[in-house]
Amino acid sequence: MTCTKCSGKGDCDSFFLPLDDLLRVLTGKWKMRLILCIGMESKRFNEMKRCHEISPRILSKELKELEMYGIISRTEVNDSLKTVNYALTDIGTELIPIIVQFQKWGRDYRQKFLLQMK
Amino acid sequence: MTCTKCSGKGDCDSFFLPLDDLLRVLTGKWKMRLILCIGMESKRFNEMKRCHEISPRILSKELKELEMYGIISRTEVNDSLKTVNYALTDIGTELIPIIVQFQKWGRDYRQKFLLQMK
DNA sequence: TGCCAAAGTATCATATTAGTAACTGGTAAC
DNA sequence: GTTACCAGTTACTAATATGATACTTTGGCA
Repeated sequence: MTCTKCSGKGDCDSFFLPLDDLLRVLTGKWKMRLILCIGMESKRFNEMKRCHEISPRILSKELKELEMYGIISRTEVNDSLKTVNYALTDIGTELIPIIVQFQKWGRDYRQKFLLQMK
Repeated sequence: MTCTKCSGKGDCDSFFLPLDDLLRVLTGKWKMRLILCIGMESKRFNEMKRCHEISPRILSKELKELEMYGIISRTEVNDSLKTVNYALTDIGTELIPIIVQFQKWGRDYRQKFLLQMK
């Protein structure tokens, strides 16, 4: 791991592009929550809307983005109501252990840093 | 790991607060780059400004935020020029293995998903 | 005296994100 | 035939993020 613009190796982009990819699929208020929610078991649109207090506009936008990034899949169910199912893809599922590590750091952080400030 | 608003356990906040903490200290265009840059060895303001193509206003803002979050420390060096040194704190250093895991996922993602789209 | 570098600040402009509220078109149950 | 549920869309607003550019203050040096 190198700050290559400092060390002059010239491979800065190939180093940061994968990092930016991950950040893109996890940042924002909702993506991590939705990934975890869907990760438990596949979900329908209104199921997620009720779960979290998210507006349909935002939910629709977030789901489209995650689908575009290849993190979730969208399947229309063939029932009388035109329900739609969202599930994690393989690469999307591989985000779960990363989010678990987030949790670990975050809990450590809250103990070490936030609590000592009070 | 539970989407508690779905399962009804009622500890949703205590689950998501640590996740939000981590996201807060890593999101945006610059924070991860600066953490890695400083992680290599402590850096001065203008050193970082030259390294990356970042405007002084943004650099100043990002550094202040990271300091406020307890991720980096700021020390004024006692030389004739009023130089300032930025270094990672302990909890800040613990972000490095997480960023390494980002890298790993990101490289995997680029192979599995991005390349097959071409 | 004039120029340079250090670490920022001030001002203004644009882009992105998140949100509310109202609405669409189809099905189905009462 | 009205009410409710399905998966969204449209229009508008507010807040936040990012950016370029010029300027400031302190001190060293020729």
